[in-house]
Amino acid sequence: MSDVARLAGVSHQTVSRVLNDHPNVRSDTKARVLEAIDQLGYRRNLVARALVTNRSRTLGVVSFDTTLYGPASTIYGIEQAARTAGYFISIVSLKSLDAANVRDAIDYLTEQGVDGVIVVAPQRSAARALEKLPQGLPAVAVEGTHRANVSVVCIDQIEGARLATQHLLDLGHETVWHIAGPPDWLEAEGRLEGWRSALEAAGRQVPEPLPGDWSPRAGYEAGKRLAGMDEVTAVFVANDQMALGALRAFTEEGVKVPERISLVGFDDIPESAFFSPPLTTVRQDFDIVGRHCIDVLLRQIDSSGPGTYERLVVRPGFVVRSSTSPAR
Amino acid sequence: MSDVARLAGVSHQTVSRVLNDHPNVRSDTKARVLEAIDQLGYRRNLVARALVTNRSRTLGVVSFDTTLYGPASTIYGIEQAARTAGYFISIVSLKSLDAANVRDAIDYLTEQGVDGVIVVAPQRSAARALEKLPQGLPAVAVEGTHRANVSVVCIDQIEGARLATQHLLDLGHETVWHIAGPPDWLEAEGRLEGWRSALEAAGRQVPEPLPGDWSPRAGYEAGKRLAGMDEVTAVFVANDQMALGALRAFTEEGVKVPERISLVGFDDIPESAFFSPPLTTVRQDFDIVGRHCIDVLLRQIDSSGPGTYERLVVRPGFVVRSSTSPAR
DNA sequence: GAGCAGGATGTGAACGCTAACAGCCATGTC
DNA sequence: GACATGGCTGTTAGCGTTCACATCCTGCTC
Repeated sequence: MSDVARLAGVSHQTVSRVLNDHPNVRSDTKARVLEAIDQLGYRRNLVARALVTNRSRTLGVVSFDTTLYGPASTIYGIEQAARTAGYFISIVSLKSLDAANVRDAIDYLTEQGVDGVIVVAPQRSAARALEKLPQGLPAVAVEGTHRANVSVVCIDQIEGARLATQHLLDLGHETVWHIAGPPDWLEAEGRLEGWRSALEAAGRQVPEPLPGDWSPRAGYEAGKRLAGMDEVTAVFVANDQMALGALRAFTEEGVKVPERISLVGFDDIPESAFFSPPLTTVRQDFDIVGRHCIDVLLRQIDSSGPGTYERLVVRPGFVVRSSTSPAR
Repeated sequence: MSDVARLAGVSHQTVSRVLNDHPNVRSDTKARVLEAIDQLGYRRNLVARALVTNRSRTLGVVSFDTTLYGPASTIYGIEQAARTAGYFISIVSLKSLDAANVRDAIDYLTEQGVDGVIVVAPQRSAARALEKLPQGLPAVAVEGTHRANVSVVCIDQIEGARLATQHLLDLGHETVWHIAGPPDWLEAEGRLEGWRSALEAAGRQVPEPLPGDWSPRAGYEAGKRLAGMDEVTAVFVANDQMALGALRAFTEEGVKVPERISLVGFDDIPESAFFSPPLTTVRQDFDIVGRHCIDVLLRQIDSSGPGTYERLVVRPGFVVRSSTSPAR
């Protein structure tokens, strides 16, 4: 920086002002500085800047298995929005989301000097870790806890599940079975709750939900069981991957979808439209979630007080394809 | 830090030594310092450290659409390996990989002070951007260019395609058709080349490959065309998502897989085992790729000279499921 | 023409850490 | 007992910025 200053015949401070678009710099001085910067190929050192401003312009993201479609899409949305706002994203991807892990990850990021943290951690255990955040650290949870000591951006899981269940009831099905997500997951719980409440609101019997863990295999196994049960005519599966597994099981058992069993998924992964048959499913707009996260977080950072905790709920969409049909 | 020093009755430098595991610190002094750190809840400031050491312990990752299974998995592997080595990962996810974009992303990361860069950019255009890297910036390309001015870690696409094609030939198919990936992609080219060379080595006719873009839709459209061609008995699809689309098209047209057409994919995404029928495919181990990237990059960073450029090729695996059968 | 506002620029310090060097003390050697 | 050795600790400077303040200059008002 001092090299640039010397070449342009100004002080280092003026160079700094040019770099930061300070208004009070004469335009010819500015031009001279920019010329010098260009000539020397100077790049400012953001680390030094971060040291003095105490702002790194880096946001930390803690997420569970970023290989999954949901987290991957959310992070993609977050990254796009962050970069647009001039922020970097530093990611920690966890294999297991127990509270200790999440806390370690946040510590790790804090030490690095992130300005805020986004936790994509839709599990109870992770949500618990969020209850004791380092004082004053701006944070946003995606699909997080219900407690109001941290801002939350989420997609309305209950509403999505209700949409799916109601769609099946509207088609004339007597009741709807459910292949659930893993118990510790908030999304799984929300979907379970939405399904149950839609059924109860319609005065229908609520069958025992089948356990699952998001994987196609779990869906397959649940599908095998359901295929043997004559009374089953409609199934709401907690995610598309399990729906694929169930579809596979039904095919193997000669159970026709949607003729004998109607099936609805959740997520609308890119593959869903090409399942056999194409899957009716609940769509989540992860881009919007990512954008909201950044909005909320930056607002928190700029207000720099603890502020109030926001709760942003994104409504899910519903995509009707060919895996559902009217009851016999 | 000086607070800690005062409380422990030592100098700030001794605190620094404890923090950095310097050998020459008496164990009771060390204990006293650790005690003070704990008591004050002190966290060291890595930004300040980065300023003086000129090492941020952050690695930049530039990638194309991190929503796709391949990139997402690679980045996951990279992140795990990096964290184990005590490095942070800063991600830039690009919507389009033209050279200017990639260069901008690298600039952006350089300014932030990353110690090295990993470019997950398997397109010709991106590879071109890698030819003019900032001097002295350690870098690794995943599936990158063939030119030897940057280290490369890749999975042997040619070999994978050969495996797939040969498997079909071994089953007695006269020749194998191919639904290709987008032309600009190095992986697509590798798979095309492997397929072609296997066919030529066996002295078979090489049909015109069908164009694709990795999406299920493209596979679906190609599948529709192939379904109408009686002479087609075996198809090698450049990735599993397109294979799913093709499968869908075949189902719609009443073409039985594997009875009438045998199908092989590439990637082994988690869904593949539950397609109808379960897909025979080429498996890529992205974890290993991620680990290799970090190894190569850290070696470059530590040697701090330009060093020699390494080229690490990971062999793909092959998973036989139910989408292939002997020719009629 | 004195006085003053405010734009443009420069000066010095500070951010929190590590590197380099200096100094102290106990131990061992001759 | 003098001296070297080496482990442990302290002192000082500096990394590349921005901040706060000081200074200079220009142009305006009365």
